[in-house]
Amino acid sequence: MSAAASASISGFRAITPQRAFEEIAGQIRGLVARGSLRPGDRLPPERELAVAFGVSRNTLREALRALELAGMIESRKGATGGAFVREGTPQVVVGGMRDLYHLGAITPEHLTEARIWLSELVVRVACERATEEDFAVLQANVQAMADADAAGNFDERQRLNREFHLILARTTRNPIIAITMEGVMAVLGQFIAQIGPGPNPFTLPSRERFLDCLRARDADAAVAEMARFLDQMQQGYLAQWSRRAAVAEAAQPGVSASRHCSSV
Amino acid sequence: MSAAASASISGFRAITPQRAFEEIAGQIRGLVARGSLRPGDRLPPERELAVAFGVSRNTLREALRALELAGMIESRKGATGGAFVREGTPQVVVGGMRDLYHLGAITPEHLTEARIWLSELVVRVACERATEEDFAVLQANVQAMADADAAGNFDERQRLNREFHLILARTTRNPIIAITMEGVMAVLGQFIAQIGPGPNPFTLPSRERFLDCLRARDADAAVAEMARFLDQMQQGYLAQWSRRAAVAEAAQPGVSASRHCSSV
DNA sequence: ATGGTATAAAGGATCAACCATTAATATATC
DNA sequence: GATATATTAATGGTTGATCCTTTATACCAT
Repeated sequence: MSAAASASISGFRAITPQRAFEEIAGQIRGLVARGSLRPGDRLPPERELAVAFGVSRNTLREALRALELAGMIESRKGATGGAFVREGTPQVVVGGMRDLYHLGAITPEHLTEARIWLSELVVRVACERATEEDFAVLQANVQAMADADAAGNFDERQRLNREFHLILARTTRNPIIAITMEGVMAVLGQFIAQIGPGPNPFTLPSRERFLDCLRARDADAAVAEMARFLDQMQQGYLAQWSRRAAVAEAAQPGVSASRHCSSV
Repeated sequence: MSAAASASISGFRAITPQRAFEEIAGQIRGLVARGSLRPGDRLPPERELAVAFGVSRNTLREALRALELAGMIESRKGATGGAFVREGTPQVVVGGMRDLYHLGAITPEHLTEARIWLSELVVRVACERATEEDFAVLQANVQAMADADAAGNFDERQRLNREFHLILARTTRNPIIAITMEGVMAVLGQFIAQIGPGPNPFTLPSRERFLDCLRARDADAAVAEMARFLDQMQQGYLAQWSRRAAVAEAAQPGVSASRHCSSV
């Protein structure tokens, strides 16, 4: 195989010429990494930046757009507008996970599995770190869920359900865990939007029991309660999912898009 | 307070008009979410799309750029070029976490903490799911690390060290966990790049002991070994970090960028 | 005080080109 | 006939000029 041989020459690797906007975005990113630019700082106007980098305004705008989409800057219109360095937000990570779900790289099975694993981690740490205020916020969430339930507002109930897990994840005081859970919950939201929400009579009693365990700082009991709840939940979800998948398959077997996307 | 009163009118909320490129990117994203567009599909050329959406080519390009940065499409030049829907990649999520570190939303303390928690999770699952092939890949990584160590190549040793944790995370067969670990390791890479790598004489023996536990499927022992290793590691890192921070502070106390970014 | 109006600064969008790269095809050369 | 080599067309990359829209501010009129 001469191809394999030539491919194995070490020290060489395929190059992908960098586009102008990438170079510019990289430079600005570097300033943030070095600390020369910090949240709240304002960049010069587009017209000035274009001259400074020696590119057209259109190209410069692509660079700013890239940074904006990366969540690093924010563009404001008007007289006192411009590009401002933002505080870090989890939006990019969360959006990235959502896209991975839609692209099929994350499946509902992956989702439920990871959710159970992460929840155990979160609950254990929460038992150590949750404060009285955290308890109050969690309790308020449960109350709001009860209200939504009574009103028959399933969408809101689902949202509050996911919110509960997010609040819990934030009690770890660790943004990596909180952001990961945020991503997982975002994907779960997409999933539920597909299969449709349903009633879950066992949620509220479980929440009350769980909060009691948490207040008692009884990690093992809290983990057990949460695991029991998630198990019930996921079984319902996945059953509904496979039912839906079966129906979809029966309706249009091997559904697919045409290769060259005539639909756009 | 009349200001507070007028702000509290419910039913109203601030609007943020959607820009053209957002609308377009949203539509294309929707096609992917619905399954009308799938990995490998090619979108029409920019000029056609611009006409189809009724916008200028520049605006359309901003939309494609947004999708490209989201990892959903890939642009190829030339006669058979165009925008192609990509397989899902973790790049966006990983890059997002890296940016959060640079923006200060994730600190080294968060990083080490989350790493320890996630590792316990990963090791437990790996003990159940790792295959003989996984063992072989892990063993090969340890061998490569030994070689790099012998050659005094600290950078390579660090890279292989992070790679080890990634391989381990992939044995969970769960992309959410694997991607999260990938993000954590990317941030760790940034962190180490700042404090500089150092020798770690205890790494290799620990790896061997750990792999033995893993092969024996002894989760508790494997977790204990990994925890011991990470503890040693992190103590070294954080000590070096605070030393570096102290030196930096002494060199230029209160270092900062000017508010209006004259440096760009 | 409240509400218009003019002005300037900034991002948002458009248009019409031109450049650079790539693959395919035609053409020349041996 | 086989192999280079030049041509061509398709496509993304980039440019520069131009106009629109939004926002803050200063000023004026009621």
